[in-house]
Order: sequence, then structure tokens, then C-alpha cells
Amino acid sequence: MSGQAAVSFHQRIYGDIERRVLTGELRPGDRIPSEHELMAVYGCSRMTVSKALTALAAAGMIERRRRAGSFVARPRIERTVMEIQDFAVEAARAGRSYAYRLLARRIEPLAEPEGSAFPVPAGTEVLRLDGLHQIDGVVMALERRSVMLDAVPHARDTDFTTTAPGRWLLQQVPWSDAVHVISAGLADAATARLLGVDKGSALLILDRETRQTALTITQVRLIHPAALYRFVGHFNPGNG
Amino acid sequence: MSGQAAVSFHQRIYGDIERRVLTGELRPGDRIPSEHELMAVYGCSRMTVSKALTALAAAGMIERRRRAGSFVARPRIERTVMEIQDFAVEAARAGRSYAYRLLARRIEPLAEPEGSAFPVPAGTEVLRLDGLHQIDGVVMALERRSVMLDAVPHARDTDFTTTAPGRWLLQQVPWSDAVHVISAGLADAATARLLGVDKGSALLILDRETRQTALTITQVRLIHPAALYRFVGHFNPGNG
DNA sequence: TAGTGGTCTAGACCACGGG
DNA sequence: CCGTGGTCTAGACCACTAT
Repeated sequence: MSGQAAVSFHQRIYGDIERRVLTGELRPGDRIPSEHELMAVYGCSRMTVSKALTALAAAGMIERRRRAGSFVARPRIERTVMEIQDFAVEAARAGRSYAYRLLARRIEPLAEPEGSAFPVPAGTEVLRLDGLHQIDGVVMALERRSVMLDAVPHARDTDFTTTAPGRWLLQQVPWSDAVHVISAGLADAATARLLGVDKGSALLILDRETRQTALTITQVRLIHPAALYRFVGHFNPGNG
Repeated sequence: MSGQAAVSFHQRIYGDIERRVLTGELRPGDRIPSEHELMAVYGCSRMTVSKALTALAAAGMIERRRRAGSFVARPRIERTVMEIQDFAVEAARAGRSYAYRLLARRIEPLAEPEGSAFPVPAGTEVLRLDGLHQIDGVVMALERRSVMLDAVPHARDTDFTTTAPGRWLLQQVPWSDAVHVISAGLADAATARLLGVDKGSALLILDRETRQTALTITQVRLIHPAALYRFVGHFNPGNG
């Protein structure tokens, strides 16, 4: 009766739930079957179910509340890297005003494989969004974003004139993973004008490509005036 | 028989071992008592001990091997951020040559609270090390480091003329945590000359302050030519 | 081969908190 | 109240591997 399929019982339960979360079948806030229900489903003891759910909670994928049950957590990326990039939240914390201003919006077929090489079917349509993040009227970042419309078709009908697409996308696409590249550069004339800095001044640039199960959702480049922005990260041996 | 001290049994075991690792009483590679030994020490069942050790392993603090036992793991920071910064490893992987060249070495009392504000007792002596990281003869980074000699007294007698201090320090000080700040800037004349780039070119700068239990070990600034270096990070909801 | 971790059980009592 | 998770037990068998 013991599992012998090269993968242990609790690992199978863990993997099943993880997959359902990653694919979006279970979305943030959704309830996960209780331990007793999972005992019946998998035909194992409560300890084994508990081990899987405890590990999922430790990994930040679910949250468990007594009497209420277990629920899919919000993606951790929203709580770490995004916190650095969520200007609205930053501004609110500091008691300052935040505004997003859309500069350009267009839909075009994806022709040139710009930026990093990522596998996209030919003919894919992409929504290009350029905008400025301003705090107290000062431009903190120029955002140049591409949204793959086959991955997020709802974006086609969404108005981004005052709503930053970052948060909107996080609500639309559950549980993604992302590659971040941080680099530096110099402001050309056009960028300098948009950011309100001198031509030739230093820029801090964050490129992020967000995927969901090998499917690219969005690519974004956030261009910050080096004088106004830094990335701060805390690392310890336990949580990376 | 049951723990009632507001903290559960496995949490106490977890915390005890964690503390011994963080304080350096247990160092990377050291063996942790076996589950049976810990059962006797704490007077609890093997499942409870196992829960604590499994959690420590999941957190990356220990590694468990059948028949051999459980051992203190190498700090994760060495496996993530350091991998990006360990030029010797990067060069070896790419089949290219690596060299570290010491530019300056001096010991001085810590007077000005340079860089970030960190609490250091007055009169603390600090070892200043400036050096260049070169790959195939090209300068990839200028490193400016401060080592707190009361935290790492052995550094006073160590020769850093060809050995990069980063790896050496990792071996000396087990299990630290660190704050990273990534920024951008422009090369002044002196920096440009050392890096072999034009004055006014873009720089990518990483500042890292490494601590151990609230005691600062070392501060380092790695200054990269923006054209030669980027930071790449992979994030997913599970591992942050 | 023997010691170690990996897994699992079939219960139990307790703490919390929503209804 | 009572369903949920949190914790714990006293075993058991198995898999791996250092010796």
C-alpha cells in the first residue's frame, strides 16, 4: 500500500497542488481541500497530508488558517521584488503622491525578437505600452512594456491611461516566474527628456521577463535615473 | 510531556540548531547529532525531531545524507549571489583565465562612518583592500573592501596580493547575512583609468554589507563597467 | 552489515477562530 | 460550538550508503 512510484506520497500531494496553482487552475485566495478531505482523496493518513501542506506553506505557496482552511497565497514575487517596483505602494507608505502617465499604446505583430531571446510563435500580437511613474511629480521611472496578447487577451480591451499595467497583470496572471536583469547605461537625448535628466547621465535599468509555464506573459524595461533609484535586497542563508 | 512553553517542540529544536549555526558554534560541514541522539536529548519522538531537521534542510541550513548524518550546509548566499560575483568560478566555467590584482592594502582606525550607517564601536580597526578582478586580462570589476579586524582578526596576517578576499572571507566567517544595494553611476577620471574605460561611461555598482549576528564583518563595493557586466536573477513564487 | 535518514500509520489532545 | 490546523506519539518498514 505504500507509494513506490519513485516519488513519495507527500511529494505527490505537494506536486499535485503545486501544479494546480502554477497553471492557474487554483488562483490566489482559492480554498484548498482540508486535510481530512485530502486524506480521503489520496487514501493516506493525516500526517502525510499535513506534511505536504506544511511544506507548501513553508514555500509560500499556500497560507493556512485554523478553522478556515488552507488557501492559495499571493505570489511571493509580489511581496519581494515587486515591492521594490510598486511605486504606488512605495509612495503611499511615504505619504507621497503617485501617478502613472501613459505615453504610448499600440498593438503590433511581434516581428523583431527584441531584448532577450524568448520563444514566441510567429505572428503573435503584442501590446506595447510606454509610461512614466511619477512620485510627487518627479519621474522615477520610464516603463517600456510588451504584453503578449495571446497569453493575456483581456489586455486588449483594458484602459491603461492611468492604471499602471504592472499591478493589473499581477491580478490577471496567477503565479508566474520571472527573470530579472539589472544593468546600467547612459541616457540618450530622448530618454533624458522623458526622465527629466541630463543627456549622458547614468541610468539604472531593470529588465524583467515574466513567464507562466514556459509561456511569456510580459516583458518590461524600467529605466530609472541613477540619482533617484537603487535596488536594495536583503539576503540571508535561510531565505536566499 | 507535551510542550506548553508557547513554542512547539520541533520549533525549539529548530531554533536551537539554527542558533548554534548562526553563532558559529556549528560551522559548515560540522555534523549534527543524529535523530536518535536528538530524541534522547530532547526526550521526544523521532517524528518530532525529524520535522525540525527536515525544516532546517528545506531552509538550506543543513544537508542530510543517509547513513552519514546531517551536516551544516554552506551558506546559500555563497550559492546564489556569490555565484554571480565569483569571477574565478565564472571564468573557469567559460574556460577563460582569471586574475586578482591587489592595488592597495592598509590598516586604519575606522573614523568616518562611510557608506551606509552601521553600528561599529569607535576605535575599531579596519583593513582596506582595493583590487581588480580581471578575466582574460580585461578588468571586470574594481573592488573596494573594508574588513572589520575585530570580527576577522586573522585577516591582519593574511596575504591578499593574489587571492581575492571574497572567497577567503567566506571560508573564515560561517553563515552570515548581507544587505545588497545595486546602483548606477558615472566613471570619474580615476575610476575610469583603473577600469580601462572612458571617463563619464556608465558603471554598475554593487554594495554589499555582510554581517554575522548584528556584527559587521565586511563591506565591499564592486564597480563594474556597465558594458561588461549585468546582474541576472531568477525569481519564482516558490523560492523568492 | 549496520547506522542513518525517508516515509508512513492510526490514532490523540490541544488551540484557534468563524458561524 | 465545532471544524480546522498544530502538534505529538510509538512504533514500523524501507532505501541508501559508508565502512
